[in-house]
Amino acid sequence: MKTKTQNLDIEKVFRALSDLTRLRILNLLRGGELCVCDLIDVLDLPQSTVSRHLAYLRKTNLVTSRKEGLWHYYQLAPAELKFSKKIMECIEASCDVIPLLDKDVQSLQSSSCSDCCG
Amino acid sequence: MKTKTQNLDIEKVFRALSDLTRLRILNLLRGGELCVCDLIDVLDLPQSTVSRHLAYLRKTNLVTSRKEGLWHYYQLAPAELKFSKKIMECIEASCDVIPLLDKDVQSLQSSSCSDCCG
DNA sequence: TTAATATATCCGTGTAGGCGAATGTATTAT
DNA sequence: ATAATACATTCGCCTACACGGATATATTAA
Repeated sequence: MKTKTQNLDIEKVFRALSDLTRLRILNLLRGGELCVCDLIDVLDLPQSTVSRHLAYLRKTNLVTSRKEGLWHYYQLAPAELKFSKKIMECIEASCDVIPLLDKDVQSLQSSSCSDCCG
Repeated sequence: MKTKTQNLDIEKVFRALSDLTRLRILNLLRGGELCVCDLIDVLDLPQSTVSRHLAYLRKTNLVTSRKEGLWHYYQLAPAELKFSKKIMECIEASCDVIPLLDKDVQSLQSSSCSDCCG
């Protein structure tokens, strides 16, 4: 059953979005790349939990990461397919329904850590 | 962690879409309501499997059903929220990536069962 | 070297949900 | 009543993956 194209497995993508923590991460990354410590700070979750979800998102090709010294920066993968664009619109629309998503963004902005590893 | 609004649990919705069989069902329903026997026919899956997935979609409020004699007709739930509309656009976009989805629609059209319970 | 920091991975445990055969329940036809 | 049809639900089995504590790895600083 082939559902993969250009490194994008539709079923896996939807599965990735079916977890609140991953949804929060993706939503935060819409504002630009972030390092793991930023995410841990805003999400207020154990480091292993955040790291596990990031690994999941990496495997699903929804995010990419780059390493700079001690920090790993994560960013949204470029949305090339029409499908990927629609997925991003879904995440945006989720903000209307899940107040926490907007709260996260505000929490990031007011976070003193947001420039700790700039 | 509140993620529910107007009977729509975002996480559950994405989880519902993360299964190929359910994606196929939703895509078929985009063409209008269908009875279970139509779906079994096109999907070529055991009755219990199809029925279980339909139950899942019902619980997620993605579909509704009506009963007419011996037949149960399923239809897409009306997309009231912006989020729901975007979800439908995602399913549509999935057709570009999963050839089976278009094949299903054709298979339905040429199916002799497609008017067995009209 | 040694220590500290940032991140990834491993571990044991628990739950959600996949499968198809079998069974239960309406409904309609004879 | 009996049989056939359309569907839902139950069952036992199995895999994916959620969790957070513990540990491993890489980098940089002292």
